[in-house]
Amino acid sequence: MITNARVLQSEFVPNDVKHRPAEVSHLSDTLRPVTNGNRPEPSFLYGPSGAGKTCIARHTVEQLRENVVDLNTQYVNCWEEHTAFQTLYRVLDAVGNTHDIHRRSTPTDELVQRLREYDGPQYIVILDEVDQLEDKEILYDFYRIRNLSMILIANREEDVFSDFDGRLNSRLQTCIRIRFNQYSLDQLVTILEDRVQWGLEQGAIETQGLERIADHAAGDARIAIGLLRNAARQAVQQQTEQITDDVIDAVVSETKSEIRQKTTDKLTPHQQVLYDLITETDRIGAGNLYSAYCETVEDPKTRRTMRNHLSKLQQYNLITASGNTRNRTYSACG
DNA sequence: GATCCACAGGAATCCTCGGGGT
DNA sequence: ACCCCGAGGATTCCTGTGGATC
Repeated sequence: MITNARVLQSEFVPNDVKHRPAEVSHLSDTLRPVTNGNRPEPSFLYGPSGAGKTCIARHTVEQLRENVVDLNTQYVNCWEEHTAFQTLYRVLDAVGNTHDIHRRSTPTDELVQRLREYDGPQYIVILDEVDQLEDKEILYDFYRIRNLSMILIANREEDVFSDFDGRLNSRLQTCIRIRFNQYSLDQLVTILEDRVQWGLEQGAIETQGLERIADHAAGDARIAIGLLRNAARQAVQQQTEQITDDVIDAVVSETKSEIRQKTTDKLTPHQQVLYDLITETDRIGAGNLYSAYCETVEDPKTRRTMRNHLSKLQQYNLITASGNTRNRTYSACG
């Protein structure tokens, strides 16, 4: 049934991207100056999750690498590397300048300094989930590095640009903004068809089955591909040679919670507890939440810290807050 | 309308961790 | 073995806000 499991991962970047032609050409036009050794303007890709931002960015950069002899590139997920130090380290790492940098004893300023001394070929850095970057000032530092250009990726425009100060804003205001909309049902089916062709035996699933998957995914390619993968696995287990509607329906809730799990895994234990408490109730105020939290955990942090955690959870789109001051309540998203 | 209360979130400060230098 | 340093998390302190109460 499964002939190539790798292409059933949503992180897999295909050589050939049939969907999103407008976005691809907009981005590659923007990056074109590197082919002449010049520095492109920074670009900013935004839109809902599973809309292909990361995939298109990586794909486009990969295409460039094949055509440009001298080009450095790096991909950084700012959720995983959310401090200025970690992000800088990654960026320096790709140009091989980190051998004597130590996590605790090298000041961040020195990393910036070292990056300023960069004198190599054009360098494209993809900063994914850039809204999760704690210290956005560092984008200003990146902007001033010779031969370094950035591709920024985030869900919402305002998450990135609202907390810039004027200086940073005026610099990055000019960046090329490319909006990604949710995939339509037909586009999702096209994406899935490719994956089926590359990764499954012929006839493993009908077009009608792909439409059913696309329907469950509601425009999110990550969910769609996850569904296809889990359905194929399930079919293998059941030793059937076709992915039926029943198989698809059976893996829907499992797949969706699997994807949600991936985000909650990145939370600290205390954030996890707060998130669980909020999901257990449909809405809860700050006072009740804090006392419930104190009962659950043996070494509770202060109220202030809880508020920091709560705003983090909001940034991650796991919870929403409604109402002001005394009447504010928190509830889980989705 | 004045006052109180519960809360949000900014800023300064404290605490802890882990590696380097001596 | 000891101290020192910087980062990042947590805490303390604070101001601002808006509904509740008298």
